[in-house]
Amino acid sequence: MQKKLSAPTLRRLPRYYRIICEYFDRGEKYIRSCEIAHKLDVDETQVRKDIAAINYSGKPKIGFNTGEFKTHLEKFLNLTEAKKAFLIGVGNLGLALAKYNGFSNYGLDIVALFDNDPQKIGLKIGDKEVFHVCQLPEKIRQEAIKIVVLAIPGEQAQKMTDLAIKCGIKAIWNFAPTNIEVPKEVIVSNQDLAADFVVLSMKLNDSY
Amino acid sequence: MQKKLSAPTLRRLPRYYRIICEYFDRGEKYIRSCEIAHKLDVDETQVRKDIAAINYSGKPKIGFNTGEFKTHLEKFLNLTEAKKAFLIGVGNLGLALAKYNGFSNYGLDIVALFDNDPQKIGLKIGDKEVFHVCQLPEKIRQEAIKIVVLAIPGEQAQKMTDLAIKCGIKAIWNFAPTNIEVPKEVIVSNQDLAADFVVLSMKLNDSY
DNA sequence: TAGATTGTTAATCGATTAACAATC
DNA sequence: TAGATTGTTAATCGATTAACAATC
Repeated sequence: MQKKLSAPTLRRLPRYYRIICEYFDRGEKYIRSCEIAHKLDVDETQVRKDIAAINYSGKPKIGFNTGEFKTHLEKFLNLTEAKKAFLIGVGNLGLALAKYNGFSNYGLDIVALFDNDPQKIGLKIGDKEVFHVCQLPEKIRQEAIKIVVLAIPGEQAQKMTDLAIKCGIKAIWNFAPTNIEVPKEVIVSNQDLAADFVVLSMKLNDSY
Repeated sequence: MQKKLSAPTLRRLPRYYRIICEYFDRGEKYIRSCEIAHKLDVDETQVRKDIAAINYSGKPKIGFNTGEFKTHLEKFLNLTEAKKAFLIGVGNLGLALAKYNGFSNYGLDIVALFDNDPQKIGLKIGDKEVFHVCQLPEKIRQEAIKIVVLAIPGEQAQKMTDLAIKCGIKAIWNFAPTNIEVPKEVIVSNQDLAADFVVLSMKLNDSY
């Protein structure tokens, strides 16, 4: 098995992937570490280190073959294996996430939607049906879902989290504007948009 | 002037703020560093270091006064000063961002929306009107806007970015699924959701 | 006072950067 | 070959953690 990557390296890899894809789609055969570095504003040695960490290698004087590198990253990041997930909360944010079809390139397949608004039950968003949240436990078990995307108001987030975990959910991508807590064996990513904005706004004002 | 914070510290501060607010709203007079640390899964010494970095202090044996601490963070992070921003792209994601009223607690005030769909021009989303993107330059200058939130398809992101910067925009919060490039004096935050998902999914599979 | 928690200095750890060797 | 770029080792830098003193 692969040696564990550092968190910063892991976070950079999907960003490299996006850039490699752009180059590949444009028909570029090779990309140099300094090009990636420049686009993401990191050090070029950093880029080569990260690439070395996933056991890929390039050609001195030429760079990295975009097609090969792309494939390598897809395997390493497991992007080609679609991970089925449920999305809870069919508001605007939930709709945006459900409709966006770019996630499939990154291994995410949202297969069903859940809401507690009777008006929304039964709707079809693309090929995804909206179910009542009370069906969540049953459906999670039926489809052996491991991942839930939470796009609900903050007040309901922890309650839904607890329910989902009780049904066997192993990872939660939380867009609710609140910090949810989970047992340590469950993975959670609190996508705190407001917090991200504050960082941006501080950088703007203080040139952090 | 305040000494510059490290990037990791700056990123943690808004998260502390969210927790302090929760405690404060619940009527808790004090919070201890170990409670914050536990909720965010960081070291409690880390928390105290971060608090020291913004020149706040608590009381040994008791903790940090939630009301005072909340106010201190609001001042430090400049949350009470509303930063006016324009949002470009009135799709589902744009709507979600425009309608969410929690941003005001974090200093973001989206004052107008822009789209290129004629059907959407003139609509009112809450108290925010939708204008045609061709009015963007004029409006940016009129209202002296410094921040733009981009919620448009990836293909249009760089073009809009360039336009916005030409009009004097200083910071861009980019939700488009592409990496945008800006001159070094402009602040950009590429909110790459797919990339964030990949990190979550890798953690799930490999227990990173 | 004793004990719990803060505040701070010192030690460690690991990420980043620099230097340079390898190579096409 | 010369030069550009990769790959890798060593040095630096800074963030995190540990230890412990201060204090209510």
